[in-house]
Amino acid sequence: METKESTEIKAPLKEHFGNYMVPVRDALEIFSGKWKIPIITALNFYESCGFKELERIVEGITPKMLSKELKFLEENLLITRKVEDTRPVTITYSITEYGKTCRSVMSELYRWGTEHRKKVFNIEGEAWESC
Amino acid sequence: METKESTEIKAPLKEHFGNYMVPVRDALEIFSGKWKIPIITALNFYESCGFKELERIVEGITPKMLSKELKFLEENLLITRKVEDTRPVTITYSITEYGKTCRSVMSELYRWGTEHRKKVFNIEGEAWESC
DNA sequence: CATAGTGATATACTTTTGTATACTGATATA
DNA sequence: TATATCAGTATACAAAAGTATATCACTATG
Repeated sequence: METKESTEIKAPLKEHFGNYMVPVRDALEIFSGKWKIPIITALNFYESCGFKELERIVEGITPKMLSKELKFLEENLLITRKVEDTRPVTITYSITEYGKTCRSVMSELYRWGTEHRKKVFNIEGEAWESC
Repeated sequence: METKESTEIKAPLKEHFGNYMVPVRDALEIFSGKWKIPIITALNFYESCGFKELERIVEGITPKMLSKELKFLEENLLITRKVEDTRPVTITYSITEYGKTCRSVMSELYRWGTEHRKKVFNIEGEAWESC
C-alpha cells in the first residue's frame, strides 16, 4: 500500500475527453429551453403550420419567443420557412427530413425521463395528470 | 376538393400528446446548463472526488456553481456526498449506480450532435480543436 | 369606417443562470 | 507568525431566457 493514492492529482476533463463535450453541447442547445421541443413536436405532427397556427398549438408561447425560436430552428436546418404570395401573405413553416431525425434523441430523453420520474418521485405515467 | 382543408383548426399539442412532454422536460433539466454534464462525466470517470478536486477537474467552474450543481445532482440521486471524519474534514462525492445510467442519454446526444455538426457547420471531428 | 385576421417587431420588465471576488473556521506546514 | 488547504458561503453584478403588452402594415369582412 502506498500513500500515493490519496495525493494523486486528477487531471482536468479536457485531458481525458478532449472535445467530447462539444457535440453534446450542440445537441443540448437544440433541445433545451421551454419552447424548442414543443415547436419541433408540433411541426413533426402537422408537417406544416402558419405562425398564428403555431401560436395556438404551442399553448402559452408569446409571438416574440415563437419568432425567435423559429429563426433558430431554421438556421439549424430543422425547419423551413416558405412565403406564399397570397393576400394577406401567409407563411408556412415545415419540418425538414433532417428535422425528423430529432425523434431519436427525443425518444431517448422520454425513455430516461420516464425512468427518472419513477425513481425520484415514485410516480407512474397515470399520475402525471396531477402535476 | 373541399375548402375545409385550409380552414381546419389544428388542436393544441396537449390533445395529441397529453403529458408526453413531462418526462422529456425532466430529463432535459438534468442535462441542461453549463456544468451538469461535465460534473457527471468527471464523477463517472474518477468514481470519487473531493470538492477542490472537482473544482480543478471541471475547469472554469466557481465554487458557488459547483456547490449548487452538486446539491442538485444529489437530490436527483445521481451522486452521493459522504463526510469523512478527518482533519480537515474531507467530503467525498461519488457517482451512484443509477447515475451511471445517464451514459445512454449522453451517448445519444453525442451521436446526434456529431451528425448535426457535420450537417450545419460541415465540420468533422478533427476540426474541433480550433473551436 | 370599425373590427379582425395575417406575421411579426418594440419596449419594458422579471426570472434564471452564471461570473467575480472576498471571506469563513478549522488544521497543517514553513 | 505567515501562508496554504479543506469545503464551502456571501455579496454584487452581468447576461440570457422568458413574460406582458402594445404596435406595425396589410387585407378582408361587416
